[in-house]
Amino acid sequence: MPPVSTPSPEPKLSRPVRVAEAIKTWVVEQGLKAGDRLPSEAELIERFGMAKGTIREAMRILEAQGLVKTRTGPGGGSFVHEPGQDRARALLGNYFYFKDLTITDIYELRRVLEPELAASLAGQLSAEVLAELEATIASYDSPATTLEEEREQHVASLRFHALLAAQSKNPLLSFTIDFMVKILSDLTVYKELYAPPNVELWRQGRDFQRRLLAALRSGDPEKARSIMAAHMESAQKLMQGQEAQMLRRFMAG
Amino acid sequence: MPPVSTPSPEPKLSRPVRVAEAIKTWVVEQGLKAGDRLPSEAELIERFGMAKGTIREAMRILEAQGLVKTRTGPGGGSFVHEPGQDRARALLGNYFYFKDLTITDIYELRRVLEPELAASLAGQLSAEVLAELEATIASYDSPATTLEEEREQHVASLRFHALLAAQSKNPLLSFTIDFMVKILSDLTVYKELYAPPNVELWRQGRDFQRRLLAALRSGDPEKARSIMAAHMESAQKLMQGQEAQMLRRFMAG
DNA sequence: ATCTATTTGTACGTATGTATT
DNA sequence: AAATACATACGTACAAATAGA
Repeated sequence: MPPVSTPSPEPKLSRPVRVAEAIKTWVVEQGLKAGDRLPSEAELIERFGMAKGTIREAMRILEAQGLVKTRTGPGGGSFVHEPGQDRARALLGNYFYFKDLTITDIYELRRVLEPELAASLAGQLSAEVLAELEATIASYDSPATTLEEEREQHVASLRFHALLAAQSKNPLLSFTIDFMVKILSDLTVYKELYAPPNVELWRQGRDFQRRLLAALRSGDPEKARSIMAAHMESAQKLMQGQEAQMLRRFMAG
Repeated sequence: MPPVSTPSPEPKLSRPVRVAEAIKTWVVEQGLKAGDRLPSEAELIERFGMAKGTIREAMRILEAQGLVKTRTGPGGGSFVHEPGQDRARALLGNYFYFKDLTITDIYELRRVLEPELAASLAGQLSAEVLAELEATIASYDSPATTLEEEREQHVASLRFHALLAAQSKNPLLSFTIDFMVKILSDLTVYKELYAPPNVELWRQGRDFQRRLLAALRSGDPEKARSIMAAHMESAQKLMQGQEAQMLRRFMAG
């Protein structure tokens, strides 16, 4: 259980924050895993010697960080929870909401990370995933005629990259690429960030992804890497004009 | 002000969460910036028609996300707040606490991102920053004799990279590299992750950073890039044995 | 330096909601 | 259907912090 009373070493922080912090370190010390039960509200009230409201505020803090989940009813209570990619993405998104992240910035990273991802996945994908990738590509098999269609295709092609990212065994690489892709997706949807229909560009992008898929299937890392690099290069140029400031809203999560 | 009453479209979420969400979208709609004042507790209680505790829990949620800061006293209240890199890092760190991020994973990204950073900074650094980098290098000018010293030097050399990251105009690149460096730093300090003293390795690392600094000063992007690439290559090999699981605690922030 | 006004912070008691058995 | 076990929400009273007179 958490310490019965803190000798008030840091009177600067509010009690709920201190309680939340204490619970966090306690969870680590106890080696609790996701799904493990935390003491009940009543127990915490007693252990910390604080009022219900204070404890509840602490739980909200942990909940906001995605570290606990609370259920009502018998057998209910608070449980250790694993944040989940969407929650983490939203929390990080809050940070970039105040920065002026540009498309160029994102592509500076995508340009080097996506090829790395592609290379690492060559020959590693299951039949199911390959089929899903195939299906995604198929969804933009013919050129868009309307802006609306163009936009949907753009989002779908980003989904292709998100799917790839999800396959990486490197959680950091996986998260980072997914984060960038989801931001670009958001922008496409909410800020009408998409190129005017252009058959040539469409064909180019589609062919890149097809050739990439082939390289991934045949298990040729260097080929996958270079195709992806070229793909990013051209996508970067395509996005060059779109210098609009970003993240005009907080991300969902 | 926030909507007077929600038609309860999502009874799934608790009231505090709904209130927090409402305030977030309201902040965006109003175009409020960091430092701007939020309605007082009393006002929110009235506008939302909810109890004090409920509103306070909502504020805690926003505070945990780093989006508001609250002060007591006259002129006090809640204010829009810009999360700050440490907060964002800690929140993202929570996510990776549950993933099994390895040193190898981190270096897979560092290997491609650090050279990119180096290239982008060539010729861009102010005299002050260059001096600071110089001073950092100087702090490990002579080989370590004890493990303790070795550890301190390792942390200092990571600080060199954090300093560089902070200079990037690309907030995403800046954050990502800083995030990785701080994790490695944490590990060095808390998990005794550092190589045994080895004069040869020490000299190699020091020379890399010296040559890098020269290239940055002379404004040669490609040279900076290749030096950094080689530096990462060798650092990656150095870290190869250190396959320990990571993040045995939540990051401070 | 002291007081005073303002605004958040904490406490506590009660009532309601919700899910399990 | 009813009882049980838990979180959720409300309202009020008082404490603490801070700015200004």
